[in-house]
Amino acid sequence: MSKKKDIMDATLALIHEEGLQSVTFSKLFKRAGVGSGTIYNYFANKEELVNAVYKDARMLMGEYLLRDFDPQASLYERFKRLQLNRLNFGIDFPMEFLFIDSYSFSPYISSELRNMDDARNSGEVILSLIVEGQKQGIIKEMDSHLCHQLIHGIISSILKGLYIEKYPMNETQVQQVLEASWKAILV
Amino acid sequence: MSKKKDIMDATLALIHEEGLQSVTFSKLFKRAGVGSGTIYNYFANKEELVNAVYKDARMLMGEYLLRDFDPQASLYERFKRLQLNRLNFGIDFPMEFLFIDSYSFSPYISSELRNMDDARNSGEVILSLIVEGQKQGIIKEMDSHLCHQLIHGIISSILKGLYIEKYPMNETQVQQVLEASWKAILV
Amino acid sequence: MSKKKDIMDATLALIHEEGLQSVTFSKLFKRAGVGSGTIYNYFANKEELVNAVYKDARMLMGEYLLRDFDPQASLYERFKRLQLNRLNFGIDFPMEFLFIDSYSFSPYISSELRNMDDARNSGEVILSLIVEGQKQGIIKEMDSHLCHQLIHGIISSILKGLYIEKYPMNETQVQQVLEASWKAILV
Amino acid sequence: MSKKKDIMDATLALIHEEGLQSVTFSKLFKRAGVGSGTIYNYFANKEELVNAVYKDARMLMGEYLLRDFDPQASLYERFKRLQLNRLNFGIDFPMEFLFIDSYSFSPYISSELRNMDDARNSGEVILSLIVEGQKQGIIKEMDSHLCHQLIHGIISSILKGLYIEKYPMNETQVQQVLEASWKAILV
DNA sequence: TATGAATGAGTTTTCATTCAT
DNA sequence: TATGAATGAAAACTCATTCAT
Repeated sequence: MSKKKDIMDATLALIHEEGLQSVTFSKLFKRAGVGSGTIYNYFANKEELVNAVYKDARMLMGEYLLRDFDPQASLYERFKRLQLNRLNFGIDFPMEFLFIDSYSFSPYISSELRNMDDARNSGEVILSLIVEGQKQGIIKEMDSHLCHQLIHGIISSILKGLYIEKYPMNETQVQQVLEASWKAILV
Repeated sequence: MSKKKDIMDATLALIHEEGLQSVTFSKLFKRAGVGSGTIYNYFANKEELVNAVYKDARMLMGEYLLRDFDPQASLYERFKRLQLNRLNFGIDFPMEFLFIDSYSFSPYISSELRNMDDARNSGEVILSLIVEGQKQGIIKEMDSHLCHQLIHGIISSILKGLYIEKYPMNETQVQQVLEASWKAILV
Repeated sequence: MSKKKDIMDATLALIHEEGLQSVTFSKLFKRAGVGSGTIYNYFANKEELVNAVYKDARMLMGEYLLRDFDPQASLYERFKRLQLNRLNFGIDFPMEFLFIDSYSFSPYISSELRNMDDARNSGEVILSLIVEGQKQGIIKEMDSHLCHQLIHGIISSILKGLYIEKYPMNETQVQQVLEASWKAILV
Repeated sequence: MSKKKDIMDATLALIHEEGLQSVTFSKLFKRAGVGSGTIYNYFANKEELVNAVYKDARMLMGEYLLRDFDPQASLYERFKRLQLNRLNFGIDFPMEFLFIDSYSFSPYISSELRNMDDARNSGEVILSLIVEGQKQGIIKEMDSHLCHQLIHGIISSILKGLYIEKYPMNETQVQQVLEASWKAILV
């Protein structure tokens, strides 16, 4: 099991450092510290390996997005929790976040995987929250997917700026981002 | 010059269709309708070709972003113009937009190019507009780069949802997006 | 190890038959009976391969030159032994001899390798012998390197004539050549 | 005519600097300062060009070898003249000398050219001189081609040592070399 | 399971040669 | 004659995958 983990970790790190297109098996073997044949005990081929790494990242993110999510909390509290979780996921797991963000639409990732439900179906949770807010007249009427994409996009973009150290990110900035994304969709 | 253009067009189209990692030279030659050696009259290698395509796309976008931009217009009008131009660029040039968005942070693109100033320095224009708005007490006080990233990210994200046909995009939606991005950064 | 040897043997043979400039990898693979990628497990590129072959040839020659060399023998005996060994090396290993002779000054061979000491430093042995003979008043006073080059050149030249069958080479001729090279440098 | 000369000069210089196997047409065109198609007005292909350069070098050498050769002079004088001319040719025309020496047996050079008579048939002159010396009992009895090869080889070898600056070469050394080659073949 | 030498299909790259101007 | 962009066959090289140990 350890070898499998080593291989997957090395894969993610190399994709992060050099991009999927320049991850070769020989780099991978050296990085993971395994023999070149070992991978085939775990993965039928390179595509399967990359998809497995992708799936793990998606599962981890799905788990993370609903941490400390309290369905009983106020709409605003729930919204902030979801947005904060997404932001924190990106901060804590930059490699996973960027891999998902960059390659979700790559032909390398199978479409079933791309469209998979997250661990606890966080996608649905967010959409319902949006619809609920619109019913209450708090959130502006618009296509719920558009709205979802909008608030999701803010977090993604902010994270990418953060990764290249365009700006600092401490409690102040975090609150500014959360508020901005909330205000963006209010009526 | 025509052959060079053919090669660059084919490159962009193939990257769009199959992703950078699966763009091979033989696909490229067939698509561009040139002989296999021709590319080396213009580009020393694949990386140089891709970087040239990237540079052209960036120049085109830089040009586009300041179309019909009236420095005398109101802050809100100028803001909307910039956001609308970005959105329209993405709608009119999906291949260019996605290429820039996907590969700007890829190690394949040289860092000089990634950090290049746009044609008419649209980046500076947006930043000044933000600072101006903050001085006037209209735009919320925050790191101007953070603010820039935020409104930029909304457009990018919306475009990516549009490309996979998550939602329609007509005049109504366009206005919703522009308003959302404006509200996001108001005090 | 065997594959590496096969590749190096095939390289030497091909260089001998067709010259360095017409040794292509596909000829090499067929000749060596290995797959086309195998060479890259041992040599990073063609230049490295050729240099390795050169180094081996030089080591073999260095070994050969001091065969049966008796430091206690008379000056003349030692001289004849060295010259005979060089001649016999060229007769027994024509490919190695010609490769060394032809490419030692080619830009293809790295200068470190060109200037490498032979296995048992036969170069030094010959130079000391010359100096010793000069001290004893037997060998004519002249630059010892010039003297070395002179007697070396006689053997090389004779071998090249032999290879194209310009003349026979049996015991009589061998003795004539050894004597000629000895007389050339006497006072 | 000037373009043709430019091309041939550039060819010889490049062969000297980098070896025949790395002389490409594009290097050649840049060096000669002509367009890439121009060569085909003068030479059908690369091989013909190289052979033309070889032929010119051989003609030049043939001419040079018999300079100031006086058929009436003493055997020793005639011998020294021939050897001195060869040595001086190598000193004055190192590129030509090395090209001839290195590539005479390359498959690139046509065999007719390789076996061509020198301008004034210097080969025959030397052979007759040897035979004459042997008849007079001055030069040792041996195969005349072997003898020729022997004295020729001394000069070649000395020149190659000179090119890599193994030793100086002024009047003293020149005389030493001529004497050595004479003594080598005396009875 | 784990290994890594060997493989060869596929990809990149070179470069002599052609040809329209 | 002179040019140099275009060519494509051939050469160099890569790298995922196999397989004997």
